[in-house]
Amino acid sequence: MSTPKSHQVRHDLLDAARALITERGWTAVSTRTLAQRAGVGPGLVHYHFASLNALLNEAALTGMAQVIDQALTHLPRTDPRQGLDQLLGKLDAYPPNDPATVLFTEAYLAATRDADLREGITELLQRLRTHLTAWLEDGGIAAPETTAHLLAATADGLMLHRSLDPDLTADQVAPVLHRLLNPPPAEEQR
Amino acid sequence: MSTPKSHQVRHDLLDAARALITERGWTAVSTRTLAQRAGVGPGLVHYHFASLNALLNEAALTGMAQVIDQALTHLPRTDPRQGLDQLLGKLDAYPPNDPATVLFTEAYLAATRDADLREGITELLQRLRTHLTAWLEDGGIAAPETTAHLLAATADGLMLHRSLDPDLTADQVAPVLHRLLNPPPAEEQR
DNA sequence: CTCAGAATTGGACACCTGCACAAGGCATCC
DNA sequence: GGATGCCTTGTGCAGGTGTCCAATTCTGAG
Repeated sequence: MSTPKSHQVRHDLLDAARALITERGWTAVSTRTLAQRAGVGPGLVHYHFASLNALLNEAALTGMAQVIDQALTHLPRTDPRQGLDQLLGKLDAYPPNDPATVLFTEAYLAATRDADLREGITELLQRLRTHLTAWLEDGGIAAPETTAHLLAATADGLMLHRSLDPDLTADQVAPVLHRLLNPPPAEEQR
Repeated sequence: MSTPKSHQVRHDLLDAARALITERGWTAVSTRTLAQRAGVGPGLVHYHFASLNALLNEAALTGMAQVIDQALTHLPRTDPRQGLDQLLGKLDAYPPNDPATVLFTEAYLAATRDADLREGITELLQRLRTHLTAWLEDGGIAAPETTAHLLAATADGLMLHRSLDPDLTADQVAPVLHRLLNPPPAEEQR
């Protein structure tokens, strides 16, 4: 069994990893900078984790899960047409280079070259879509599953573009984004 | 002045850079692997370019510009409601880890930490949106500018999620994505 | 043919990397 | 007290990094 103290060090290392990933990028995180940031010796990284990569994967996955869970917490009780605005409101709350955004994108990209990470992220996204789908379905939105798919993708795309385009505000986007919840044209109606 | 031969080497280096960025990631491109891939000596990199970073930036920007130009070529003559399907068709034509997709995402992420690159990409995206806006406007789509914004972001988001979700097909997404072109709820009539 | 200047080479430099490991600190048990 | 573990440290290693540069080859104009 590990002591509370060692748990703390593990936690600090994961925290430092998340901070460094967003600040300098996934591949710029080294064992030494990581240990220094966490305030421990360089050797500790390979005592608590099998490898630097394993540490980074765990840091990213837990961090992403936390963001997703938080976004989903207040979701099920709202109507999609209002809840969408609520979600968009968070877009403005974050600075253009929101740490969570960068963490997600860094992880997506790292997953391109790491099967374990890819599996973890896929699982995470499926969970997110399951909740979104149920939420949309309760709100009477047509084709809820695909809409959830598209909504999740659009959210990530918006976050990505927002880093390069600070003018992109929620007020601007909201009315157009709402079209995604509208029923298809009359002739295609089911 | 530089000879045609030297132009060829420059071109080869930029080509090799784009290939390596998509294969191994932006930060994994080293002067030596780059030179080896291009079939030249390691010292040539810093003869033709001010730094490795400058080479990577130029490689990414020219590559992205080419992709954008190609996507825009056959755009202005089509109706948005049909052209959207045409654009989506390309989604299926590319493998899940499409090189162009990875190049874009890698560049977006690198731009987070490089002001020059960020400026270049911003300019590129503005040009893309200008064309998209005109295209949507000609098609009678409401709020064409914001719609273009959102469409560009959604495209990038879809590409990103597609790497993690090969089940995501154009056939599935198309009907829902079409909602983005529908009139806003205020003018809704059915 | 000559030869200046461009193009290219491969190695030197100082630095950083992930990981392994011997050595010691330290708390908790008998 | 002693001692048995976990925890932590700093260093060593082999290798990779960007950048620079003297030396060499190539090329094309006079």
